[in-house]
Amino acid sequence: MASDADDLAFDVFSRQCPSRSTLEHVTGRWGSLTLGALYEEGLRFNALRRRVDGVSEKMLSQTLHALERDGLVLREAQPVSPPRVDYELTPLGREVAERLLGLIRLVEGRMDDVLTARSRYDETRGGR
Amino acid sequence: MASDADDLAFDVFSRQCPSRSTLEHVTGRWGSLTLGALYEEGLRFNALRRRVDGVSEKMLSQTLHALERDGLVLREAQPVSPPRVDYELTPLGREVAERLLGLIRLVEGRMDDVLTARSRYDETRGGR
DNA sequence: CAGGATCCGTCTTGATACTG
DNA sequence: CAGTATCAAGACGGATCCTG
Repeated sequence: MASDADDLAFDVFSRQCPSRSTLEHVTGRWGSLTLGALYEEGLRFNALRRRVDGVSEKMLSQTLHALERDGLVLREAQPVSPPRVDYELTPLGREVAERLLGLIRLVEGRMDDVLTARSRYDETRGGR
Repeated sequence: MASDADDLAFDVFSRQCPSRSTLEHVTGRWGSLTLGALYEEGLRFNALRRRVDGVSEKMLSQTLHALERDGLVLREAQPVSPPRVDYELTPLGREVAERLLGLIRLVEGRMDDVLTARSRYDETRGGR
C-alpha cells in the first residue's frame, strides 16, 4: 500500500530502472515535441525540423535515434537520389504520443491559468 | 487543416510560446517525477527527495519553484521549529499529473517491448 | 536532402558546504 | 528540517565542414 507501483516490474521512480531513461527520451525537451509532431503525420527530416521550432540538426538527429532505439519511431530510408527518409510512429509510439498530446493540449488550454498564477507569484516575491 | 493546433491561442510547437516553458517544467527530468510523486500524496521536502530517487536538493528545490510558479504545486510552510513545509498539487496540477501518470504507467507497462526493440536495434548496428 | 564528426561556448547538474 | 550558495564536470546547442 506504500505506492501504486509496488506491483510493477518497472518502477520509474527508481534511479536505475531502464524505464526512467525511456521516460526521459519521451518527455525530454525535444522528445515530446518530436513525438507530438509525428503523431499528426509522418515527416521527413527537414520537415520535422521545421515543425519542431528551435531544434538543431544535431539534437533532432540524436532524439530520433533514441526514439527509434526504444521502438517508438520507425525510420524508413528510401535508396533514391536525392535521399529521402521518412519518420513515423510505431504502434507503441502512437500510444505514447496520444498521452503526450493529451498533456500538451491540456497545458495549452490552461495557459491562461498558468500565466495568472505566474504573475501572482512574481508579484508576491517582488519579481525576483 | 495543416495541424490540430492552428486554432489554439497557445502552440507549444512554436519556440517562443510560453506554453513551451510550462511543458518543459512539467515533462522535465524532475518535473514529471515530482508531479507523479505528489499525485499519490502531499509530501514534505525530504520525503519527496527520497521518493524521487536521484534528485539533488538543488534540482528539487528548483523544480518545485517552477511548478509552484506555474500554479501546479502548492507550498504550505508552517511556522514551527523545526521547519515543516508541505507540498501538494493544485487542482490544475492534479489534472496534469493524471496525464503524466497515465504516460508513466504506459511506459512502465511496455518496457518489455522497449527492451526488445533496444536489443534488436543494438544488434543491427553492432552494439554501438 | 539526410545526416555524421568536430570544435567550442553556454547552460544545467550534482556534490558539498553552509544558514535559518 | 528546509533550503540557499558555491563550484567543477558534463550535457547541451550552434556553427561548420564533410559524405553519400
